[in-house]
Amino acid sequence: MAQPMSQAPGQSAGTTELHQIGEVANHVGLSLRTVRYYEEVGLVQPAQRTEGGFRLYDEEQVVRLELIKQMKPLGLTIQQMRELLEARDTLEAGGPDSKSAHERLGGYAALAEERCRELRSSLRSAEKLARQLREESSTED
Amino acid sequence: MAQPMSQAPGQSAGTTELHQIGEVANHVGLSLRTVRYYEEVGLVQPAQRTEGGFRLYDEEQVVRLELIKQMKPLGLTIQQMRELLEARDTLEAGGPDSKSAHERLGGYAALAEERCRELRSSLRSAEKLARQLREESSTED
DNA sequence: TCAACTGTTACGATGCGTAAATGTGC
DNA sequence: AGCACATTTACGCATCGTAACAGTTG
Repeated sequence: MAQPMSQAPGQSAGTTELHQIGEVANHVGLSLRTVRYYEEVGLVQPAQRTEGGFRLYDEEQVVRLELIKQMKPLGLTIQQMRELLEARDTLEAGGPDSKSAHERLGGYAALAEERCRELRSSLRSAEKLARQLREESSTED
Repeated sequence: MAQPMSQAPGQSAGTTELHQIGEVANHVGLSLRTVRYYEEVGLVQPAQRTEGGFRLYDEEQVVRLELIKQMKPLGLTIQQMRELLEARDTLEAGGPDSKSAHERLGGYAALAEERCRELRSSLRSAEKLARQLREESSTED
């Protein structure tokens, strides 16, 4: 999971390795449809395309997709994910907008923590229901 | 949460108390739209209606709605929720179909436990991301 | 009669699944 | 020439949100 993607044959080390969508989707654990959808809504653009139109991704995009996948349990909307990614990009770039990007990231951190609380609450509720069902399904009345 | 709904004035104890949709939705923590939707798809039918068409629910329906709300974090489809509720009803009725109802409930118990595991996994992932965001948002690079 | 509540109908958004028909890479 | 992989387009589904407009209750 933390290991780099297998290198395509015929690529020398040091160059940026490019991967097709299937390879990437499989690696990250998303469907092709989902990866394309994320592109459609502006979350992840492939690094390039082949002459014939095949999407080609490099490591940066893969990391981005992994991040997005991590965000999913938080229940963020695409809009929010896009903003979050943009804020990170801005920080990465280190330009004059770094400050506001910091603030926005902080906001999302708070949101994430809030969602975590909700998730914990949901989990407790689900566990309770699971116990209840198990009991009902094995009890004679 | 475990306490009964406030009793409408003018109702003597012992009779089945009836409540309008707003009261019920508010009590259970669902939107009016959602309660109506659940009716539309056959999950919960109001006990009766007023002359003018207002939905009236009794305690049984309220319990049903609470159960449904508990199921939500499990990510069950409406179909599955319906089946689960039917199985419970069948058990409650205590007819000759009790056995298969038991089995189906057992299946849903297993499903619920599986979902709990997934939820826990999601939670861990979310917590990891939250920590990461918090760190990035407060760190100077 | 008025405020607060409720009714139905219908269109919209989200996040993909899934299929169809076709093209690309090797 | 073949086989796995990819492309676009498009319709469908689930789960409600959100009007819009009208009727009901007390």
